[in-house]
Amino acid sequence: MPIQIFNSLTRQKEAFAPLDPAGKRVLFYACGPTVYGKFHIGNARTFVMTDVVRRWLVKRGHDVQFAMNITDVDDKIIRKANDEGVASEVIAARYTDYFLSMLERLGNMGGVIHPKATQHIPQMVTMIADLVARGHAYATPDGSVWFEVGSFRDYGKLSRMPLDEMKQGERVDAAQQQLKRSPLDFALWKGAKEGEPSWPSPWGNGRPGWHIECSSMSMEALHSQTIDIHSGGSDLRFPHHENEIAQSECATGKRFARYWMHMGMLDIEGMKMSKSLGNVKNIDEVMEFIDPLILRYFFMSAKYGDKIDYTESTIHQCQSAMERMITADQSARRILGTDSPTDWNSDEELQATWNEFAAGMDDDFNSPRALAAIAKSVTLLNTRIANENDKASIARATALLAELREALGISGELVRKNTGGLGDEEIESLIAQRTQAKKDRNFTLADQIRKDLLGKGVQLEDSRTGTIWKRV
RNA sequence: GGUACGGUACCCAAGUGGUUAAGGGAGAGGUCUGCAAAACCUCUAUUCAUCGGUUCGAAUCCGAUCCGUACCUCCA
Repeated sequence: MPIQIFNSLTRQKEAFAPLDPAGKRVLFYACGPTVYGKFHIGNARTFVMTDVVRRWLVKRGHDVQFAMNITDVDDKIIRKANDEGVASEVIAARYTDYFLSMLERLGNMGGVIHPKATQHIPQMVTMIADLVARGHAYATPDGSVWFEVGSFRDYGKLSRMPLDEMKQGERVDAAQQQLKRSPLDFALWKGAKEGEPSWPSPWGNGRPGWHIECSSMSMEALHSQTIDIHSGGSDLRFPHHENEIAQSECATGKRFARYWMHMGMLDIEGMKMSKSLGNVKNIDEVMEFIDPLILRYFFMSAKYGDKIDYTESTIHQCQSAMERMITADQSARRILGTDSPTDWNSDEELQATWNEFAAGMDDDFNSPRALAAIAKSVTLLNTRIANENDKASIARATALLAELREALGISGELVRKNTGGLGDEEIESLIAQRTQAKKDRNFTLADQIRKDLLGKGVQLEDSRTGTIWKRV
């Protein structure tokens, strides 16, 4: 049973079959950020869910060529640079670094091809020239080049916007509108203005429009005029992706992307995130007090295409679920000691859980179903710990849980801040005192030590194999 | 106005024509424990916004109504 993908272009689930005749290699392009400022939790959701998709394709044996562009020339970057009185490259470089470190903290896989717009200007110019030559684009006296939407019969096939209706909502920019043949036409090349970065072109100095870079760089980075999967936030469906399709398919005469995937938006406490509401949450501020693992769990708790609501209550729920998962793993590993988790394939109960997980992920990357399967594997593991003395059985269940978590990128432990200034040795020493007190049946002292430690953020648990502790 | 999407238990959330409507969180009871914690077991939707219709059979399909949301303009 192949992976099913909900294709935004056809609005239905389709069996995924890559272009590669061998069915192995997958060309995957995701729209990346414009690097002009910090990123918010909604951005993070899109990038994490994209990583979840990529991980599963890899897990299913595909050789995934994954590219995510970085838009490093743009109006917003220029404005920010002017505000700070620095070159726009300074701004772009700063937030590119910031972006890459954010992805790492969020637990995304590395090995991403990150093409930058400023490093692909010649390729874009070539594509624009092709479009002009083919009669799909025209230059205007200001040195700009526009894509003529009316020249592409299929325009609107992705967003399904009837062209007549769209003209009414078009933003009015008097100077630009006068130059264009139709209000819908969009910029491929923007004639240079004073104080802006620019590059030479057959139409004079200027810089690329926003959409052209994705068309050009996806083909360049993935070495193909047709790519398998193209993803991005659902707000990019129109006009960005619609325009990408138009210019790409007109330039090459070939189908641009075969499967379109769109990530749903994130609300805050039921409200759309917006500057005017003042509820934009920067991802680094959020990660100050919410562990990235919990965030990933939260993002995956709804299907990638659906809207998700960030609320304190939901985050707490995700934290509890994540802690249960981690506690089970820790308990198991204490019992196993130096023994390693082992292959679980021969274990029917575990095999069935894996099958549920895989069935969920194969079904359009249904992460909530996958998380349900993980919860099942946690219960199985805990049950074996509680009722069995069979290390081999526990080792197999531990291995499965680890594999499932890795498949979603939620391995590892929660990062705890050090509290109360207590070092590990100090804590261990107090625990030893308490253990002795318990032997002496001095429960008053034992309970006092436990209470003191809890006050300093260290929680004790007496397990079968001794007292364990964790920072809370 | 146009184009879409959604309304499933206290909360989050699967399920989209057919055995008892996944799973998590929270809550209740029980087991274990010196006590806690953790863990395990049991329980918590005769019902899927409302009203009609199609069907042997619908949360799932069709129609209407109510509510909520997004996109149409930079946006993950």
